[in-house]
Amino acid sequence: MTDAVLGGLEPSAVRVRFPPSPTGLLTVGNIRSALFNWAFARHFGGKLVLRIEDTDTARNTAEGYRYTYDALRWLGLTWDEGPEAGGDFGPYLQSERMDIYADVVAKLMAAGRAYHCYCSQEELDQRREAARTAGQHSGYDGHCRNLSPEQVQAYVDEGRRPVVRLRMPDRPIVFDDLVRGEITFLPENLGDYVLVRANGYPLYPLVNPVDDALMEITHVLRGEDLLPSTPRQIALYEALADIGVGSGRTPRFGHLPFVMGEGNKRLSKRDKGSGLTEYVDRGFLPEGLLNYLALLGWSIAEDRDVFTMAEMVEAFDIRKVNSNAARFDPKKCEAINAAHMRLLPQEEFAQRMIPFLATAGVLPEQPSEEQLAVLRAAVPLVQERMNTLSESDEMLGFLFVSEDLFTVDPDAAAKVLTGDAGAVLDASAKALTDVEWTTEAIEAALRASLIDGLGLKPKNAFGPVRVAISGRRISPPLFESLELLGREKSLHRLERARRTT
RNA sequence: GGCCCCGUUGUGUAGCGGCCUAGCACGCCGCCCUCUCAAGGCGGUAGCGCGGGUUCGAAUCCCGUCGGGGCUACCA
Repeated sequence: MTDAVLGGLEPSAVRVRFPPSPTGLLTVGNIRSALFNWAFARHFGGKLVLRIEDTDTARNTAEGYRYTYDALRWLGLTWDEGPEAGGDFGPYLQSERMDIYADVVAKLMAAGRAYHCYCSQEELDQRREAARTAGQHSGYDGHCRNLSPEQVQAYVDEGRRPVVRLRMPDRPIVFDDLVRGEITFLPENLGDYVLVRANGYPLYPLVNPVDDALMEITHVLRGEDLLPSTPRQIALYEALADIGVGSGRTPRFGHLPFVMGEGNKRLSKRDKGSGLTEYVDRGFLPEGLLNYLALLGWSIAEDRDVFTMAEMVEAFDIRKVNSNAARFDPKKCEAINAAHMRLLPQEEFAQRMIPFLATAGVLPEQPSEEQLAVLRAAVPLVQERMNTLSESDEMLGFLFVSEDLFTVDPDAAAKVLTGDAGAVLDASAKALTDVEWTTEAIEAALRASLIDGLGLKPKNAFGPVRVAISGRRISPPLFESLELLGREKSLHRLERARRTT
């Protein structure tokens, strides 16, 4: 059954790649591609190659390289070969492979698989426009395919600098897409395309397949925007095999559907909610984000959508990937993340909250044992009421802030600490002064005093106390919170709140 | 314009000729639980773009149509 995917290949011989440009930004769409490649490689026990496509210096940034590696590591999408990992097929930065491309082009030219084209941009535009109006395809028309030496000389004498084009075969190109099935392109729609610019600079349509061939990539899983260029790449592969570059084996392709944003457009780097950094900052768990992204086009079972990456690796099947574009749903993404939050072991949950509490300024990066003890005790109170780690501060900040920095949310105070709240706070303080400091005793004392004593409804009784000690109307369970806060701080805050009513 | 891809509730998906009076999840609405908020439990809402075929039988196969998207660079 796996033969439909492997085609006779040993599972462990699978080699896939993730080829980002070092723009310093990874979008959720990029990440989903990386995830599927990673899962595919891990499923078969093959290799994931990280290759940096930095031939366009305009879109690269110095920090882009570092950012890309850090981002993938944060996600846990480890690569077996590439920058910082090494490997036998390097270098893994295209900017360091220029001589390789030049060599390949020379061989392609020598073998007649590529040729010089002297057409000017204006001539090209003009003929393309004419073809378009005539209802024809608008690719290159083959004008320079068979220039005589005299014509070439004439162009050279004019001072023209040629580009290099690949000679496309005159037959249909058919391939079996791993997610879409058989796709056919007719030769009349496939013009010879440019491999090298007139200034000698190699282009993406050349370097990408050349590197895939040289790095012996067996499966290419990428966005569907590359689907139309696939037949040209296949033609290049065949030419490369012809001149002895690479393994001679054309990889199998799988074109992944887009991740869409609002409206009917692809989620782009400019859209909010598209960049990985936002998710890191908002306290998403890598496993939660990845789980959600996997759901965009793939499902592990018909009645389940929360799973671990280990489970995904085990079950991942590229043939089960949906071919239609999926819209990114921030709400569900958060819900899936929340599910993973609840799945975390308590100690780990505590550890993961620390950086966020530190950023909020309520805990040092290296909390004391005492602080850690409170944090650990608080985990069971908040773990299932948080969706992201960035909620750590609003949830638990009140337990750690120093008394001089503690503040009560003005809005909460205005709504709850009014009218007879003063009496409630007084009664609470009195009830808590000598009580045994345990959750049970605290609850019993407050109930006796406020519910039985003052005859209040629970909501009205505990509301003021909650706001007074946590500073918010929404908090972890009150009695447990009081216990963790301690008698001294609790009484202090009750008194402080009392003064404001 | 040409070529290519895609089309199941609001969103993501399951479904690959009868098990579908279409399942699950998120969302939304209601109820229960309840010290707030969540979590959890229960229930509800809403869908096969359209039209032809093929077949005893179609969400599933075919054709057409409409709609959406992508590509069409000396960017990647």
